[in-house]
Amino acid sequence: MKLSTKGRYGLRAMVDVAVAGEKAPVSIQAIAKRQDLSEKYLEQLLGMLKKAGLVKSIRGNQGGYQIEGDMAKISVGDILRTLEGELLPVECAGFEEESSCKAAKSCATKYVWKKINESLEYTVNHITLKELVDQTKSMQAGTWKEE
Amino acid sequence: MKLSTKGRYGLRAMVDVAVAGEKAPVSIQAIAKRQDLSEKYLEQLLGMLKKAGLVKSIRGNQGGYQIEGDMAKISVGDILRTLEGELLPVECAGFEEESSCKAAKSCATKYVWKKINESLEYTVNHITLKELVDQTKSMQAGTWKEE
DNA sequence: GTAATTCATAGTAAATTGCTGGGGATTCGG
DNA sequence: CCGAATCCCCAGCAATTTACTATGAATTAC
Repeated sequence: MKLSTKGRYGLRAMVDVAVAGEKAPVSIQAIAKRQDLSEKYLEQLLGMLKKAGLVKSIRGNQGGYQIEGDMAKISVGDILRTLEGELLPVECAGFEEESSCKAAKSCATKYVWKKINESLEYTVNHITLKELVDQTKSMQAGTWKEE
Repeated sequence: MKLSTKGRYGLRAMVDVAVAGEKAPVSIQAIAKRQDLSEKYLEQLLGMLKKAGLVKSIRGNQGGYQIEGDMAKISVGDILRTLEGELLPVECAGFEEESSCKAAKSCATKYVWKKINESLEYTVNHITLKELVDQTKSMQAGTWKEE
């Protein structure tokens, strides 16, 4: 069970844009360089993030991306769901009505999947982009400690 | 990000063996029938679970599988890790020393991956096979309520 | 007008998933 | 001892997903 590069790179890109883009928009090239990622791939990820309304773009020369809206209201969950699709590792215990599972009647494993889904959702929904930005700044300033 | 069928089917198989196998060993055929899964695929899963010491097998006619050891000491985490490999959705924040990540110095996303990994580990390590067996029995008896 | 950018779509090699199949080894019941 | 029921091991394989790469057009600052 792994998070794909979309989620991993995409979150790094978002933090990069958030930290570096407070004044001027951040170009894909700049992100790619700093984060050591492929420009073309980043293009796709930022396209998805834009469609989801998490970043806005400025086209043309000197263009680039900036965070759309309030960083304190964007959660890691918002970002990862945009890039990875629903995060639920097991669907049969999702929020929708259960589908085709014959054994649902006496299926204790469903309880497990539900717990897993819940704890994951809780975790990602309670970390905001702003927190990550603040951490990054502190770390760059050399004053941040783990935990 | 999804849990594969190995984990999903495998956990169901374990619960099945635990519930049905207290007296006599449970054959793959029987599990396959009750759980509506492929016999050949189950063979593989049980092979893995056996190698990990979570079930024992009895060969020959009337043979089958039984839980090895104390059900209250087998966690869902033990089972899923056996079938899925390490559960960490993101490796760069695992328990090993970090490997090749250039940006580690100022990588706030690592904090996120760590939180995700921790919450997942906590969840699966704190549900035991015994709990699932008890739940299944109650559900079959019609007396189990959610939460 | 030209260089720097985003935007959209398509292609693709490699890995992973979710099985299926063949053939052997072991044990029980008669 | 025979035969049926079972576990055991390993190989193959089609479909899907992943992680990019490629091409080229549209837009804008200077």
